[in-house]
Amino acid sequence: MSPSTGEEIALPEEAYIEEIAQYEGQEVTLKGWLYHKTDKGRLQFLLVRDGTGVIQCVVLEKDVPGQVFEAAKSLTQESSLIVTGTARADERAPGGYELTVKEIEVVQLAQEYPITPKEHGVTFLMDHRHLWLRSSRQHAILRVRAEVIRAVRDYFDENGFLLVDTPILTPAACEGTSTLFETDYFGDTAYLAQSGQLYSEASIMAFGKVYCFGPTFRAEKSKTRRHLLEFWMVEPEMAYADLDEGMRVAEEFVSYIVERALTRRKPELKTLKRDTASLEKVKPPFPRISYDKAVEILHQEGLEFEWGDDFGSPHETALAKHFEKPLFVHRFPTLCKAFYMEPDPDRPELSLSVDCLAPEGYGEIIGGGQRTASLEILEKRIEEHNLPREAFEWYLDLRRYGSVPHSGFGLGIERTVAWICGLEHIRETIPFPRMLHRLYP
RNA sequence: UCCUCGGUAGCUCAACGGUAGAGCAGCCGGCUGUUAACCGGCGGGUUGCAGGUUCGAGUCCUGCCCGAGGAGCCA
Repeated sequence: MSPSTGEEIALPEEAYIEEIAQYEGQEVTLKGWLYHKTDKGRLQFLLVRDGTGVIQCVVLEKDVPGQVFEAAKSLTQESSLIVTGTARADERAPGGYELTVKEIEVVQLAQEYPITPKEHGVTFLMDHRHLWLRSSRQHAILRVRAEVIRAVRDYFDENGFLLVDTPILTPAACEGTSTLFETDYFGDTAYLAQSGQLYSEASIMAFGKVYCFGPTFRAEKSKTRRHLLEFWMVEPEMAYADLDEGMRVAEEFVSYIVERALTRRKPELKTLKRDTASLEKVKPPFPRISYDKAVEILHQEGLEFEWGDDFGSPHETALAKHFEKPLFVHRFPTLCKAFYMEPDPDRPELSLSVDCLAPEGYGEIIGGGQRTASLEILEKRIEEHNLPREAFEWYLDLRRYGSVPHSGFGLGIERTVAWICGLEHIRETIPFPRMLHRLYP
């Protein structure tokens, strides 16, 4: 405010709720929505949210003009409003601060809001996902998600990886096994990418260390708490890196993400009632066991499991519960992993592959390994898997022109967020989940 | 695709084979400290669909539709 004109009326400053403490004793204007209201006759408690937080606003009939009090009384849940008043510290207020209201501008009086302050079923909430996002729990989760994504980018950007994005529309399966979403490509068939890895292998031969980060699509009829049809995956890839180096990077990377969530999203984790003690333990090194050893553990547990099979969800949970930190299981049988895995030189029936299993039953968050550098092996595998060789000629080129040992892995963002937040189901970790029977909204 | 459970008011749920109810939300009234359920009142229903058994079906039987969890597959 310019001091030269003395006669100007000091307009209240616009503020955000998250920084309300800075404005104690001052008059401020907040722009937001009515989260909840308690009508106490001559006294109205308005819980107002603005995207950064929630604050209690108090309207006293005797202190405001009649139309302001009437406006307060008329407000419905989720009505948009601009409210002006004095910020005060008050022990009785949730959050420690409240606003003594002087003025209210009703921007829009909301119609009867479907999500009422009570329990609702999952189907109903998912049908109203576009509104459900306004709730404090969803706020906390999506803020953790944003922090996890930021940590992912920061880690790779600060450790010599170049972001090289990969296409979403692709001509063929990257890995023959999974089901792909098909789309018409002017008469040809294109598929929505289920991994950027093969393209990242091309990128590392140009740039050394790269990562790609984007949505991934799997047309699997999975109906579990760990599956989405559209999810986000980050995939680092490193030239001249072997399996051990891949695991070293993975454990450092996962630890970095968890640490960031713990330091920067503590209030959100508290909102989610996440017990952070187990997360505090997530520091390198992570335990490493071979597939053979894992099978041994499963048999000791009395679980039925045949050597050569891939682990199912109950097996992952049984293995992870032996460890406090995320667990690496390495050297899976060649047959249960993708065609591009490097064979173990000591035991050709095994591949230099690795999965990372999150603790507390959250299952596989990372899959990866060392990719084969040999043209001959790759040609043989493509044939064995009945993949169309023409589609992979460019990929084979990478083994013709300066092939090197290389490794990489993919980390699923939503599973990681579900684990860090301690959620029952992955569907809340993405703003608009795509699941079996769920394409709306 | 398989297994389990479910579908009753806008929402969350009750109701022995015998007149379909409650809470929340909405509307009306009351209250100066409420913390997702203050107090009183009011309106609100083709019990997922189609058949069947029965004097009588939300309830029992058959088929179908839809959904949720889990399995398989995977991050």
